[in-house]
Amino acid sequence: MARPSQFRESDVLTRAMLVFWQHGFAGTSVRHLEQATGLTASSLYNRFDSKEALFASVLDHYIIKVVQWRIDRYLCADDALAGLRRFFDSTYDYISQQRPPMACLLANTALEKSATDLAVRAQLDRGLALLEDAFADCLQRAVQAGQLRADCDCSRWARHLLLCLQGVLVDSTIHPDHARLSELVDGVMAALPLLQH
Amino acid sequence: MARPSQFRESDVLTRAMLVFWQHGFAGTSVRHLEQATGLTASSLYNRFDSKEALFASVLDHYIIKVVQWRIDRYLCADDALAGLRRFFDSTYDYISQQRPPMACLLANTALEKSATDLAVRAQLDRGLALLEDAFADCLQRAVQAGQLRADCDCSRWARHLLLCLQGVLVDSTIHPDHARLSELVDGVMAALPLLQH
DNA sequence: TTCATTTTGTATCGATCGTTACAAAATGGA
DNA sequence: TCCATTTTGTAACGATCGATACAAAATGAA
Repeated sequence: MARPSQFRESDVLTRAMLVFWQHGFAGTSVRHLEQATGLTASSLYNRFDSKEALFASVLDHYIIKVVQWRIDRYLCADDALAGLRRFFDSTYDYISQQRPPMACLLANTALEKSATDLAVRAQLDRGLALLEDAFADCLQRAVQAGQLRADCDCSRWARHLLLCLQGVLVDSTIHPDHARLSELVDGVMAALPLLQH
Repeated sequence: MARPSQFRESDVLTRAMLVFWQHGFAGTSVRHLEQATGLTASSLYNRFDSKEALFASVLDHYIIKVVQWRIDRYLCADDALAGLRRFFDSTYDYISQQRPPMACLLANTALEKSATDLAVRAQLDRGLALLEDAFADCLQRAVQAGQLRADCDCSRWARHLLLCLQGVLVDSTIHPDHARLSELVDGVMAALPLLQH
């Protein structure tokens, strides 16, 4: 057998993820990744083939560790609409608790790289499809719970919510202001086909 | 007197704008700017002080030549709601007619640089405030024309529209699909407090 | 203990990064 | 025509880019 690695791949991906998340792909250097992960360039290139390949692994890691985690945490709550509301509200905590604030690796990557890199675009599409499906399921449960009108087109509203989420991420970067975000989310929630009691 | 410039600053800013728009700030090199503008690095650094300063000038140029132009073109139409609809629809033409597609320099810059660069964030805020005010004016005219309910809070809906626009820009980069965008814009317009006839 | 195999640390590769020094070229005023 | 001033082209600066060559270190199998 051979010499074993002195790191866990998941830890390295998490640390690299934070760097790419904050500085973007072009703004992140291999030196910076060495410092953040504690590995040498040799080890990084031995495990991952290139900066591009590492970034692809980081995108997958983000989808699992951040996107899916937030879906499970908020969009599967018993009270579907309350969970949805908390999901949107929590984006502000997520953004503002970082120094400097970081919106979303998927949205950042979409605007930096997806236009020219089809493989990256496919990864982003997969991550956003997870969110869109989770929104649709959440809305469907809200319909069944009598929170939304029975004729609510959950698939279309799910795409609308995904649109609003991406908008929130951009807006929160320019206006890192909780009151503004909260008012915006009020508007997003109020636009849903609510069932009045 | 001195030797005159052999270029018009506005032309240089337009050409540099397209490069930054497509590749981002970190992804754009001075060599690339030389090629796109036809100027040497000497002339670029003689007129602008640095890559950062050139980028700041480019942002101002974008706000005037793209943002304000699109406001004048669409959001000042006689039929306010129809103009608003065409404004959103036109984002797809704007994105898809470029090879590769380019969303919006303001949104791109927001996610790439605004978190760490306060001067840039202030510029973006100014550009987006132009849009927000134009949305509010447009909605106000729609109210006066009897297209929207009289109790419509135009300022809040203007912020909501800005949110949706930023979402459209991110989404269109990942899904450059006219039908999808059109359906999303349907949802955005339908959410407005329309006055039924 | 020897060996095949993989990881690690060091040191550096050629290319490109943003930026600048310097002199020739181009102007209107004296 | 000569001068002061600014722009331009050439050439290159030190720093950093992504990536790699190479040998020492570390493992389990034989």
